[in-house]
Amino acid sequence: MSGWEAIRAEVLSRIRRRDWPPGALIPNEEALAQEFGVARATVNRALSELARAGVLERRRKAGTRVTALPVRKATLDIPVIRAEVEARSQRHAHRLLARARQPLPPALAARLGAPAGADYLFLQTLHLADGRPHVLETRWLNPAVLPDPAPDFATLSINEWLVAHVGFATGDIAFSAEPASVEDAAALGCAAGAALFITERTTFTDVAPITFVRLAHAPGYRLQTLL
Amino acid sequence: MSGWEAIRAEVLSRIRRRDWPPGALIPNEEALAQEFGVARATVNRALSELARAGVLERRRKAGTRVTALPVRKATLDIPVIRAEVEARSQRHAHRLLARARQPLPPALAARLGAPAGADYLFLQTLHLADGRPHVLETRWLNPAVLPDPAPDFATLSINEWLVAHVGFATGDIAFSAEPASVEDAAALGCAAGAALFITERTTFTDVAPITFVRLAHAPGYRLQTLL
DNA sequence: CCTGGCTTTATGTATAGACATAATAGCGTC
DNA sequence: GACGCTATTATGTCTATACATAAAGCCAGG
Repeated sequence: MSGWEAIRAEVLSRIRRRDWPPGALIPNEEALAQEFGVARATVNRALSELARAGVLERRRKAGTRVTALPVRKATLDIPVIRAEVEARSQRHAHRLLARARQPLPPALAARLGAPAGADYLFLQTLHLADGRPHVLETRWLNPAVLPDPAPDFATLSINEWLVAHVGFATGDIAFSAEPASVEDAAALGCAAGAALFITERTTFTDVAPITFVRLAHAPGYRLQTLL
Repeated sequence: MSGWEAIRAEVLSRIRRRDWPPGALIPNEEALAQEFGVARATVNRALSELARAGVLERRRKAGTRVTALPVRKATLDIPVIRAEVEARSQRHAHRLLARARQPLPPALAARLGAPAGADYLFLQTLHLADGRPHVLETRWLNPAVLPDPAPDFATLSINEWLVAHVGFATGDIAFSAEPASVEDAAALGCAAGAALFITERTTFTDVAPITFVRLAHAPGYRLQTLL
């Protein structure tokens, strides 16, 4: 038995078998390396993976222990909407519903770390899957990141433009449930007050805020992942 | 400049600077190792991390390229409810609303890979934060994993018992928005039809299905994470 | 032109050895 | 006993080297 995946599996199974119960200290890397007949680096790789998954907690000098109250970590894939729709072999299209220069609402300015009342580009886009409303995207975009003249978002999806031109940035994302506003309902073709799955995302680079997006998903949307 | 984090940062900044635009093939590990004056393993570590984050795509022989349509990967922490409540320094309590042996509904049997109509333990628990309804937990539990006699879940939270005694298992998790049923509304103290954030989780070990849980979160709940 | 097999190549993983770093545990002092 | 310093120790990372593996591309034979 060798290879870091085999070792990870063996350690996991010992934990499941309660050879090493929650909270217990497990043998150090050197000991395990010797037991399994591999190099310490191989054991390190296996244990590091398990720590990343939240199964183990590791601290220098203190050693490695089985997590007592595990915070399960799930990895979500957040695809570009078009890719998501096309992955289900549906046709994707989008319609630009609104586009305006507008002062950023104070609540959003705070979240983005932008000056209050800054002049932002407001965009509202309806994404369609096979012609049916799929997601209503409401976005405030920092005009400073746009080239002059600004791209025509009627043809090119904003998000894809950002992905291609602004590149990778940090931010945060939040999920919640909200009743559909009258505006949401009209765009998505559902009843006002219907339960909608909402994704809110803020993104910024180290130098400037970029964008805030609220995605209102049509009823029935599920976000799913393996544990 | 050395250390895999420094190299990861440098590569990322070249991507952001569009030295290496989306879709481009980047130099191979050997070349980068030489350029940065480090061992290939160090470059490998840096590039592997970026691949895991979805920034790069790597294939043997084909090389490493910048992801064209990046699927952002967000890692969610899924805490035990009690820990989540106490982390906000609120008091956690729970009340067992229902407990019964009941045949597993066919839809759930299929999802858990259990025989149709199997006899499962049905449990409904209301979690309170500072005395106010927080989450309504509806669970079907495979009685085979329970010891005899079964623990008294009125005092001990089911989930914590499972975490401590069944240990790590695989499964999947899904998030959605649903209107509150009459039952949900009564337990959570909200209006029927209100938009609720729903978490559904199935867990099983390699040998047996364990449990299906539906968590109906009180209105206002947000699930948040850094990107 | 297609197909099967071989070669080449970039990444993936393993190894032994070394040094870095964080943090505990123990010791000595007050 | 309380405090602060130091020695010890487990993990974290790096290096150099080697072999494994997937897969793209080439070439030959049909």
